[in-house]
Amino acid sequence: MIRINYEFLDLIENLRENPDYQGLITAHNFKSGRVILDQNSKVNNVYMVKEGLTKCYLTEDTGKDFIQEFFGPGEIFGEVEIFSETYSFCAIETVSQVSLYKITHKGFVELLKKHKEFNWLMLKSLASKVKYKAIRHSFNQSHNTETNLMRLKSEHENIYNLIPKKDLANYLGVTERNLNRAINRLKESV
Amino acid sequence: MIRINYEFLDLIENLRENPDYQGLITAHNFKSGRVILDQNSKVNNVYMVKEGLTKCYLTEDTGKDFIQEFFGPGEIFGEVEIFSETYSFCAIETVSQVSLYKITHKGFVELLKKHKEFNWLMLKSLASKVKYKAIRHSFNQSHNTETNLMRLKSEHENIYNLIPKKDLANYLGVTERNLNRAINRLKESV
DNA sequence: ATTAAGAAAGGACAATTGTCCCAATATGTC
DNA sequence: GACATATTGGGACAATTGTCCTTTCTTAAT
Repeated sequence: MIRINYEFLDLIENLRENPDYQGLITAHNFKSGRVILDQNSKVNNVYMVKEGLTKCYLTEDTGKDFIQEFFGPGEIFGEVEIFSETYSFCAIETVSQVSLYKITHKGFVELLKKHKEFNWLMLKSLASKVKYKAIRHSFNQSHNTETNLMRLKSEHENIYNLIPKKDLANYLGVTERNLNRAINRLKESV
Repeated sequence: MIRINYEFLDLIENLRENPDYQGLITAHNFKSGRVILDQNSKVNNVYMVKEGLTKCYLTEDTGKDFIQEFFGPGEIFGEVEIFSETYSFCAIETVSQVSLYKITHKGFVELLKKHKEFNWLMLKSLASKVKYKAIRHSFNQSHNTETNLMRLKSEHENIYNLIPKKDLANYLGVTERNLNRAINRLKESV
């Protein structure tokens, strides 16, 4: 649920210090609650989280938000739109104070074509997203809220401190009411 | 729900005829109902569907199968495991007569490193999987079975002829009983 | 201190979905 | 035809989840 990729982060930070790539990668800071990228907007840059936590979510015609993932250090967004050549399909919002690295699409594509290791880490990053999504959604579909919540708690013990209840519910695709019920049932079963 | 990628298929077929890549890509035929790749097994090859339809699914501890996607011509599987360096996380089974191209992981990685266009199409393919999954699961979580079914029918008019009811249910993550109810409600509303 | 605003928790009922089971309809075999 | 075997569809009830609304607590502002 909270994705990280320190290997990729390391590479980006090395590139940033490399004079050959002067100015390619810029750093930016945001307060909590800021929308970095809107759904259905034109995407011109790729971002990587340096520090903090962002949520990646889609808003449906029903008005419901569905959270795809929480992106922590080393996670990238805005890259899929380069390949699919469409507007953004999800929104990105900070859920804590966040610092990001930014690269233009043009710069990003050049890195992909010229920098072998960068290219490989990008392939790995995308493959990791595919795999993680597959496993998560399969599990979520096949289990009830209580079991899904238990799984999240096993991944992150202090989940209630990291993520607001509402976001937890939107990640699991259920209402807050139902999430509360699941929490109570877990308490009782201790 | 039925994924295709003719651009990638074209490239593979061209490579197959190219004497430089003699023997790299082999062709194989399967009857309907054959398991090509088992869950939690070691993966040594990458496959691309040439003709026919396969389903990609995970089996959960509850005994439930959850279908990720149906792969048609040009879709690849067995590639994610190269990057994640783990056993297969889903199973692949033919749902019609199917012909496949097969490449060893070693051959695949070499193509990735040496063939620019191949590399780019691989990035595109992975990005497409990420995007498609995101949109599908968000929609499915945010709507009831009836609406989800309507969406599938709008994608593929003749869905009931292509996919068995049980597979449809497993794709939507619901029981056959519930799928039948949704079908009836749709009939009534005509 | 008082008030307003907003978050958090849960009661009550409705809607949806799952589970279990049975009847109807093929399908193929002898 | 008679029989076994699937396959399909749906009834009845249980479990789960959603919707709506109220209450309780904070928190913040004046």
